[in-house]
This record gives sequence, structure tokens and C-alpha cells, in this order.
Amino acid sequence: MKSPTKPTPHEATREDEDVDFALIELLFFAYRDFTSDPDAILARYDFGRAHHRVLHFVNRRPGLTVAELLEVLRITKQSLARVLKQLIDTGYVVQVQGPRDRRQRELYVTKKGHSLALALALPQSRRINAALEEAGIEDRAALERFLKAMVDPELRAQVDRPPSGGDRTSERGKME
Amino acid sequence: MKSPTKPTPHEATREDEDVDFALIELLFFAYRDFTSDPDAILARYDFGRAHHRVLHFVNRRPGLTVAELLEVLRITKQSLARVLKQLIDTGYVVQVQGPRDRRQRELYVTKKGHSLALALALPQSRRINAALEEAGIEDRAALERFLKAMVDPELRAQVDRPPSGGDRTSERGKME
DNA sequence: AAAATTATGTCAGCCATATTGACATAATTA
DNA sequence: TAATTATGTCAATATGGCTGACATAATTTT
Repeated sequence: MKSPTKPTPHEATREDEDVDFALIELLFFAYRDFTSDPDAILARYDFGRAHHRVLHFVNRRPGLTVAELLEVLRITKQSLARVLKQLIDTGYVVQVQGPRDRRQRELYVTKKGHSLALALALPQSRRINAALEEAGIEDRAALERFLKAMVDPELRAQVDRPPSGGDRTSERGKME
Repeated sequence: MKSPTKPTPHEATREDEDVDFALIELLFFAYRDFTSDPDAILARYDFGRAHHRVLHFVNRRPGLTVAELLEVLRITKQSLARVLKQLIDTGYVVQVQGPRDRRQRELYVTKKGHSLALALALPQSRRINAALEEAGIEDRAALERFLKAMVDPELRAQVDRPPSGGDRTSERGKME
């Protein structure tokens, strides 16, 4: 009857039950709105999400090198270049020659950059807090464990890297 | 001493404590890897993430109209156009003239589209399940509540819309 | 010391995905 | 009949990715 080449609508099948569409969609919607918060702010600075991500990680990991930033963002050098240059040219980020290895450029936010990073993070933080309360989350640690477990195992080191001590000179570098 | 115009590195301040950087970053990393799963598959079809999102929602909300799809994806008609056209031309999605309003085009996946949607969702679902187990999540409902609470309140209706009953003809439409 | 490697920067070009604004058509509603 | 609505399409533009090639300086290896 129905030629197999003529496309026709199709119903869900039994296998659909095996797939966790609920959480897949919830993650999509949650992240969609989570990232929408800073957009309005960024537009006022003629910045985009790419600038946001760079600024965020430089703020959180002061002294980060270019190579490390590329690994965290999972983008290429060329993709980073323009965005980073703009942030430097407009005084949000500075580069410092690496003390151990002078080829490296350690990245730091300026006061201006720190302020903007904070301003961008604030609405996101508020959204998170509101959601935690609204959902009546008691076990916040469980939520953190879940999100961390969503990360590729070999990349989880990136998650644990936030500026704990303050002195990062001993953390990185293959001084053998 | 230090001219205020010359950018210099800057330290974290007290306000940083008020911001939930931990969860902000966890969301970033979790979502980064969550979306990376389907990419390898999509590349084999010469599709991108835009195709994935369209296919996902058409699969999950059969009979969705173009306007509804635009609202869910939060993109413009023109952004959708090319991607949707490609999916239709290659037989993954079909349009059916709306029965109530013949201006509308109801969107449906074909069998081919359904298969691909499922194939794309599978690794994501597996990642979620692995993370739930690994994190020892007992209260899955709490996680769902949290994610849903992250969504803008006025947009939460979109979250609840998945095809529950199977018969969707009575769910939507403004028949009073 | 010379050679190889590494970290960074830059150039040129390409692609995917998003945007806005304008306009056309058909169908519905007023 | 007139206005509105749902969709489609055209043109132009922006952003943020990509690859490949090449240059420079600094470090490491030989």
C-alpha cells in the first residue's frame, strides 16, 4: 500500500520506553534558560557567550594559561583568539608572561573583568538558589555528584580545579 | 602608584562568596559533555545540533506546529527554515496540513526520523543513567523538580507537554 | 651548540547557526 | 470585504566555531 520511499508520519515504539526523555528535555530547558540570564547583560557590552565563558574561567582560575583555557572550553586556538583579544584590548583580561616558562601567558581578570564576571554570574546564581529552594532540595551534595558524574571521566579533573588555595604556582607545570 | 587606566591583575573579593560558582560550573561541564554525545552521530548524517533539536521535539511532540516549535527552541523562523527544510527533504520529518487550521503545518517524524531521534537520545540517556547510579541518586524526583525550577516560570508549560497519553489530538488546539 | 619541540599568535578562508527586516501567499477571523 | 494569522522565502549580516599554514620565542632534547 504505502510505498516505503514516501515519507509518512510514524508513531512512537516500544524502545522509546528505554530512553530517559524526561531528563534529557529537562536538561535542555534548564540549560536554555540558565544561559539566557547573562545574555542581556552581555549585549550591553557588545560581548557574546564566548566572551562570557572566557571571562568566567579566567576569573575562576587566575593564572590559567592559554592552552589550559582551550582545554576547558574545548575549542580551538583560532576560535579563542578573537574573543580573548577583545577582552584584552578592552581591559577585562590581562596576560602575564609565565614565570616558570616564559612562552606561556598567564591570564588574569582585571578589576573591571572581575566585576563583569561577577555581574554575569549573579543572575545565574540567583536562579540556582531559587530553584534549590523551590524544589526543596535538601541534599545539595547529591545534585553536585550527579552533575559531576555527567562529565566525561577523563575530563573531571577540570571540574575540581577551582581556585582553592590561592597559590597556584605549585599545582601546575611539569617541572619534573 | 598604579594608574587606574593600566589594567592589572585582580584578586577575588568578598562578594565572590555570595555566588554559587560551583553549581554554575558543574552545569556548564555537565551540559558540555551531555551535548557532545550525539555530535559524532550527527556528523555522519551531515547534520548539526540544530537538526538534533528539531528532530527531538518533533519526535516527542508529534503534530507540533511550526510556531510551537519556534517557541520551544527560542529561535526565529529563518533560523529554523533551512534546518527544517533539510530534515524534510531528506525524509526525516513530514509536514501535514493542520486539520483544524489549514494554514498550520503539523510536523511528524517519519520512521527514519524516529530511528535517528532514538539513536541520538540513547547515548544521552545512558550517560544520565550512569550518572544517576554513580552519584547514588535516590531521590530522582528532587532532581527533576530542581531542573524544572530552573526554567522560566512562564515557559514551564513547554516542559510538561510531552506525549503522555499517546492520543494528542485532544491535548492541544484552542477548541475553546 | 644544534635540533626538535612547545606555547603562543596570526593570517586566510570556510561553515553552521543565529539575527533582522521585508515581502508573498493562503486561510481564518472580524 | 478587510484585517489578521501561519507559514514560507529572500537578502543581508553577525557570531562563533573550524582547518591549515606559518612565524616567533623559549624550552627541551640530542
